[in-house]
Amino acid sequence: MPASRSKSRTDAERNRARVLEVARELFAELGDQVQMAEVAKAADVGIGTVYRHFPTRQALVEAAAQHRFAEILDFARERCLAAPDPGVGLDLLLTGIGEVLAKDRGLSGAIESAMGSAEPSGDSRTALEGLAGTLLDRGRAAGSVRDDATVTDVYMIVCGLAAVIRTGSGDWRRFVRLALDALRPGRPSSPTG
Amino acid sequence: MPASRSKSRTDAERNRARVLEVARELFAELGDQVQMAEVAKAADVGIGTVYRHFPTRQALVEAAAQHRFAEILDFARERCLAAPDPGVGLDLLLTGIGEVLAKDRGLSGAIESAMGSAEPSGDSRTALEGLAGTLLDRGRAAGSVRDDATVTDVYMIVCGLAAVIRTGSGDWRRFVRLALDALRPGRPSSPTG
Amino acid sequence: MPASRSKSRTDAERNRARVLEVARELFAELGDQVQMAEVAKAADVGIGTVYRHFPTRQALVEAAAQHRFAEILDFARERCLAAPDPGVGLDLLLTGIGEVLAKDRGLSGAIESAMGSAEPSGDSRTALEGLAGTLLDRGRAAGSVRDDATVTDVYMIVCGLAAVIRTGSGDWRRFVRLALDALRPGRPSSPTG
Amino acid sequence: MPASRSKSRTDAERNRARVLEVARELFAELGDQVQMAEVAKAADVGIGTVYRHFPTRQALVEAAAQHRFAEILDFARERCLAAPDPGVGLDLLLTGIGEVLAKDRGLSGAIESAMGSAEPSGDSRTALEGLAGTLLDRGRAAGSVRDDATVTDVYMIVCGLAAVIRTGSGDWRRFVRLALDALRPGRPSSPTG
DNA sequence: GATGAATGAGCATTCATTCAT
DNA sequence: CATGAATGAATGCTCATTCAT
Repeated sequence: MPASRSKSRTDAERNRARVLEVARELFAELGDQVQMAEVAKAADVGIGTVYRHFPTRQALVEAAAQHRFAEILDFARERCLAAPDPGVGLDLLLTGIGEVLAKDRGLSGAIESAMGSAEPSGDSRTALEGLAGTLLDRGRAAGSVRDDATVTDVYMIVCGLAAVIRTGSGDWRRFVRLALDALRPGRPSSPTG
Repeated sequence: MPASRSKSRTDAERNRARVLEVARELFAELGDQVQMAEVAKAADVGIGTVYRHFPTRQALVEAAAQHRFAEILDFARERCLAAPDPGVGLDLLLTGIGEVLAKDRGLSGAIESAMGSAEPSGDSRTALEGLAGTLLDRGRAAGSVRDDATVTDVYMIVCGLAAVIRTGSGDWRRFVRLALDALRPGRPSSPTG
Repeated sequence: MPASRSKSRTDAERNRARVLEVARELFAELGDQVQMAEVAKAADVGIGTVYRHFPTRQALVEAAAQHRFAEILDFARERCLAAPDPGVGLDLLLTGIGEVLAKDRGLSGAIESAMGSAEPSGDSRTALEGLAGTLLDRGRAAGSVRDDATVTDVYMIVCGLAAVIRTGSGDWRRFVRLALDALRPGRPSSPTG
Repeated sequence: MPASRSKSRTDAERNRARVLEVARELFAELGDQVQMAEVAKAADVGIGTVYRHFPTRQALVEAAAQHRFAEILDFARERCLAAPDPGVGLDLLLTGIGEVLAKDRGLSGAIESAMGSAEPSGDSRTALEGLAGTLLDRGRAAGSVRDDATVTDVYMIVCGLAAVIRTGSGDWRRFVRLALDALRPGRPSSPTG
């Protein structure tokens, strides 16, 4: 019965997608301390199903964050790459990220860790890499970005931004502006560098 | 006989101090999810004693972080204020903080939250305030710090720094250098500012 | 396959029932300070299972008491309503209750509180209400119960009876007899009434 | 130094009295779940002092209840024995007890247990015994109390009354009236007696 | 594949009681 | 005698994960 087989596969996919979607919503609303059972219930599946698709709580959190971050980047890509002035690309990127993080209580934590140790496949760092690289290159060419800027700088800045937003330690838009200034060409980085 | 009285009090103080010290070590080593029982055991006191001095797990975590952060600042104060060149003060401060955070896995999280919502008394933000303010003033006077820099900027930077270190998203010394560049006078903050 | 579904449900029901049964036994034997872990162990289930069915210790205590009290009333109902002489109905009821309470150390406390503030649904007071009302009516008709007797009088008497039995302050059968005399028609209640 | 000796003794007495007084107040206000440390603090003594005078929590609870109950009885004695009509003596006694219990959240429990197992010396049952005996005798002589009434009947009634008040299972004044009716001479106690 | 009942280690916190000073 | 810091067993409850159906 290939039909039933493929039907099941489709159902399974649907379940996975629904779980992921629900998880993203709950994490956004309640932060990442949401319980697995809550996710299952909200997705209207059994808790076992959640575990079938995401072997671990951590896996679900990461998958949700990854998915969300990919969304962010897709959106940012459109705006940034379409920007006439390459100088504003990074601004748009960081501001875009900030806006999403500011609305999503659970996301910041996940993004911060995602900026950390790179995992084998499909991770958020990698997703960011291409876009950030392009923007840095363009900025450099346009003279609006310092020569020694790297994507890792952007990782760190995004990580810091997420923390600033999560803890509310200040106005994150100011933080973004400071970060852009830091990446601008000017006098060389401090002499100790 | 105040002696006998003060002897007990002294012992209690000693216990409190030992608990705090042990807690700091454990938090540094294992992160801040260490259990109260572990702390008690490591401090060689009953768990009740821990609770006598710190009514809540959270209270202990905060006290430990506060204590540690105070240490950092004391040390930083010496070096920073003694620095002949006011331009290096902030560098010394941030680098000093970074070095401690880099050694203390559990501290970063605590510092990050401390940079968030200010609490009434004795909090880490306040501790940082005086020193950061002084350094910013001096730097401004010496022309090495931009005019619009505020202590809140420093809070955000420290918060970001802690996150960068905690997650290992890049070379934190580079992050510090970028931050210093951001605080340097130069072209005005981005036009949107 | 509703069978497999209902099999699980049946098992769960069985577990719930076993927990309740074990709880009743332990409460009867040891009083209602029995720990949740003891109940779980005696029921041979994990402690989580106990909590799945009874979200709170208090919930378990109440459920156990309710269940027991319902048993009492079922039994009493048979005997009381079947009694040829309506005059002995209340006697059978109170004596029946007393006999069970006398055997069950943990039950008295629960019954006493159940006689207090009425809760929305399924509570012991309500369970008692119908039977007591019927018996009072019959007794009144037969001239063996005073006109102004109410079910609340019975609540209070049951509550007092439970306390007498729990504390062993005297021969509870005597207390029942006194209570019956109090409910008998005779000279009017004290003039202040 | 006999002076210092006797001075200490006096102080100790004072402490004991203060602890007892404070305990009665706290039990009345908060119920008998008050902690030993609270009592010590409110009495402005060390917790060790509380334990010196009352070796056990239970001992303190009982002592407090005893003391309170003695007060009640002293007061009741005045009124009851002074009553011109012996028929109202018991009424005054039970109503007096009820009024105090109704005001004192922590007392009921203690009184109930006091009505239980008689302890060697100075207990509440004994305190009640003389007065209740006298009132029963007078009532019997006056024909307002049934011949077979005993002080144990009164113990049970007081115990029941305390439970009724504690749980709020009904109007305790009604309970008192029912109790008095039960003790009145009339048709013989139920035939099973 | 899906379900959800069961699991049970883990955890923060309480409080009567002891005992060195 | 008074003190109060120390004790630590006890307790109610949580939740990620497993597995029989």
